Amino acid sequence: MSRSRDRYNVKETEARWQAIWEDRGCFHAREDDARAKYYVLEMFPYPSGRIHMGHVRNYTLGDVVARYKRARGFNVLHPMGWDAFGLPAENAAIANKVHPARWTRENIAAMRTQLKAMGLSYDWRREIATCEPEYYRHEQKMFLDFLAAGLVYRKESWVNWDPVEHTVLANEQVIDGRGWRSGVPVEKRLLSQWFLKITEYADDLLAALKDLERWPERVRLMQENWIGRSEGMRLTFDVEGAEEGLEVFTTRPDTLFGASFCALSPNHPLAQRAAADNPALADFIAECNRMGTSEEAIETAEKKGFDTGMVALNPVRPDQRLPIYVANFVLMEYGTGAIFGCPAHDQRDLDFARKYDLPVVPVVLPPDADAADFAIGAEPYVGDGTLINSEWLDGLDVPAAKRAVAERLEAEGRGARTVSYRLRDWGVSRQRYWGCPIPIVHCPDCGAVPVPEAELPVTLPEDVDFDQPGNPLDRHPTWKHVDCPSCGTPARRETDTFDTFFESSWYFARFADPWSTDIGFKRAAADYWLPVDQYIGGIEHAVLHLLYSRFFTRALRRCGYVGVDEPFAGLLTQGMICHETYRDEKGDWLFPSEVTRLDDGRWVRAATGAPVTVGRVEKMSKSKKNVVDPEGIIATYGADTARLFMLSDSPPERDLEWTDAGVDGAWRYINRLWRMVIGAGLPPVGAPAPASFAPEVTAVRQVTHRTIAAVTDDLERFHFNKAVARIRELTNALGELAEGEGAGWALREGLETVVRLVNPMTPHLAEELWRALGHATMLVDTPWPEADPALLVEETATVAVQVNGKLRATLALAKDAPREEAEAAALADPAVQKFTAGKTIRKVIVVPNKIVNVVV
RNA sequence: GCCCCAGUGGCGGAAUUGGUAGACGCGCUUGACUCAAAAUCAAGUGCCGGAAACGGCGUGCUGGUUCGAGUCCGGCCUGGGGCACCA
Repeated sequence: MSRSRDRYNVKETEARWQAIWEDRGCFHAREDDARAKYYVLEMFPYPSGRIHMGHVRNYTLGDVVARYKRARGFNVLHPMGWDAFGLPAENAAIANKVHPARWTRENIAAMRTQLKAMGLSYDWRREIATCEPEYYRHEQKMFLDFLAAGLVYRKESWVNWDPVEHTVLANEQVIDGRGWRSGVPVEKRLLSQWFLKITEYADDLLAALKDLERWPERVRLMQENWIGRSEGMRLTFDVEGAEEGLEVFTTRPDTLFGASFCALSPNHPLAQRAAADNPALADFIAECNRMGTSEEAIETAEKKGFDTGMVALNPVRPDQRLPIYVANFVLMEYGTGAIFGCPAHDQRDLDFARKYDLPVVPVVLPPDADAADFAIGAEPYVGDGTLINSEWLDGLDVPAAKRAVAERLEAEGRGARTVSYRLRDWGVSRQRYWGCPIPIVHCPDCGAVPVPEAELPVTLPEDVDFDQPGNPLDRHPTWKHVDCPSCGTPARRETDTFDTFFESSWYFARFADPWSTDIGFKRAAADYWLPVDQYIGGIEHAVLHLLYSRFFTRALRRCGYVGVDEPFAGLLTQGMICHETYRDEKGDWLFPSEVTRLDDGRWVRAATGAPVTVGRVEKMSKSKKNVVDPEGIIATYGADTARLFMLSDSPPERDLEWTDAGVDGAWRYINRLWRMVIGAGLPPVGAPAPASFAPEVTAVRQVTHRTIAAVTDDLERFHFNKAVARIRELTNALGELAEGEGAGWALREGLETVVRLVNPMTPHLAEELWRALGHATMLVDTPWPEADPALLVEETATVAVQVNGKLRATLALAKDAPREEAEAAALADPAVQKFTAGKTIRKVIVVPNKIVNVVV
């Protein structure tokens, strides 16, 4: 026999089916009210130039869901696009003198080819790239709509400045005080920026989390922490000799009698005013603003304060005079930018009080402490207890004292209960070229004027240079010089561009209707397709993209674009792809492709034979070189092998270790199934079922139908690894099917079932085998198999028999056999009697169809 | 510091509600086929003892609840993740 006939020709087969799917438009989605819609979406990639294993896993997961739901009769939308604005394009422009647009488009073309080789069931007609004016023009319109709706404002504020990227970063993009991409410590700068009022939805974004039942608990928790709601009070302290009072925020109004100082943020207006005629204070404030916000900086920085000489009066005890400090640990962005300090019940306040020798008066007595000798040492007391040293609060517990203070001060007009959030408004201005221009003109007379709708889009100029650091739009000779749309006098175009998270905050809606030119998408299309039923991507976007999109959707709803609040009804967060790491004798990292394992288990460099140290399994990363290029795998083993491996070894949300052995296993299975189908002598398609089956054949048919039920359940729950295991079990059972009445018919039934069940995972192989089995139809049009209920019924149950909880025998009993029968059978079993002989049986527990436990 | 998640064979992982721990795969061992190798097929594979039958032990550690615990409860250990001058 020729080699081509006894071995599966992956390359030819996969290319052929991909062409057929494309030619027939198998995955084109159309709105259809007759069928239930299902929108499955994977987080779209940044076009870096090549796909990596994380992409392969992400898109495989999405494709399994899409193909499975399609077979279940849903009208499936499964699109793909490119998150195409961003800094790497500008870096490439600087390094290689290539225009960001060209670099990006070439990368997209290369990656599209790679994705198409994976056999993914996308509606490619809907492909979008966010860097094209056809896309970003619509978000300029949205921005202006948000502005009109009061959801956008411009403010001068202290922002995170990345000195390497020469741009502002949002809070969400600062990790451990460092820029999320550059990794260098961010600085504080005072700049005018555009903000989106995400805080207006803080409560709603928080409350709605509990209804996102198909989101991982972990992600909901992370968003909850990020929003950081805390209930407290705003209190006004009179300032001696001043008209205006000092407003502070506190969550512990119950400790007001323990106050011993007030502290202002260095950027608080009162501090700034005081600094105007106090050079020493001005120096102190400048020093505070130089301090980094990185973890180390905060850990090591001392609590420092500067006594302004001003005095605040305690609102519950106006005769108590509290010094007002400017303190380096008070944030202007949270609460009111001012606090009162109660050293006995807060760690920072205590540190500060010890340093500046301020009184430490306990006002909450722990439940088991004695009032006579209770004192605060190095640690404050932060728990519940009984109020002391607090006049009219004495004897109350903490919640009651909070209530009492709140009611009294509210009645006196000296305070109000409020809620504070950690969440800040979303600063969207970036001082970069490769982003969507913000459609605003700054006029010396009219201020910030929106670009009229008729003049949209504001497109990026092509003729820019990247020879100097900074924003090329700002340096461009002509682009920014325009006349004011309102009064016609010479004005300056806004040269900042949007944060790239702006584009990804609405792309899922554009996929519903990527063709409209006058509007981002038709309302009817969005109403039909949204929300996304299943969203799949990495956990790294738990707060960034996923929170922005939830806010953006609410903003779009307010402006009439959509009718939903939540963009993603279901979310699956996939784990990372990991690989062993390798180092040579010098300690330099080596690619997996550079090393090889000898028969004796030693690892060496393939080229030189030099010894190699194998390190721990870590997330694939370029810096550690523990990466495997998907293109090579797909070229050698085919897309189906890569897809099957991605699904078999680990549950999707867990990290997956890429191993050659695992790939081999998937490859072997694909070939084994191919040989089984090609080599099987089967009755023809549609042959009538025999009148009866031999018992062992019926047993195999039962496995077939139970597998249908189990795999269906597994896919519904995204237990893909279990689904693969069950399909393999069925394959094993079919391989052992001997001759017997009806065996041929049952084998066809079983093989057809395997092929249909495996279709979402390895679609090329499945289509090929479906045709080899004699079908003229295609699996993409074939409904999901259904289990025959008659074959799911069990006639016997295997019952475990325990003596004192230890397994001693198993019995095959009729299903639902009476308790007495099970008990009698168990006690009669010789293996059981060995352990009961000569002993008194005290108790017998019978769980029908499961277990009999004899207690002696 | 606060919050969350996870610890099961040599490895990845199974075990819907407490009811036969280790499905499926990888690896390994042995055998068949072959001049040989690869591929394929067959058998075995938690650990300890035993030729076997069989017995003992076993889900990070420890204590508890229960006829029965990987699963529930308390205390610890280890690993991972998130947040962190948030008043």
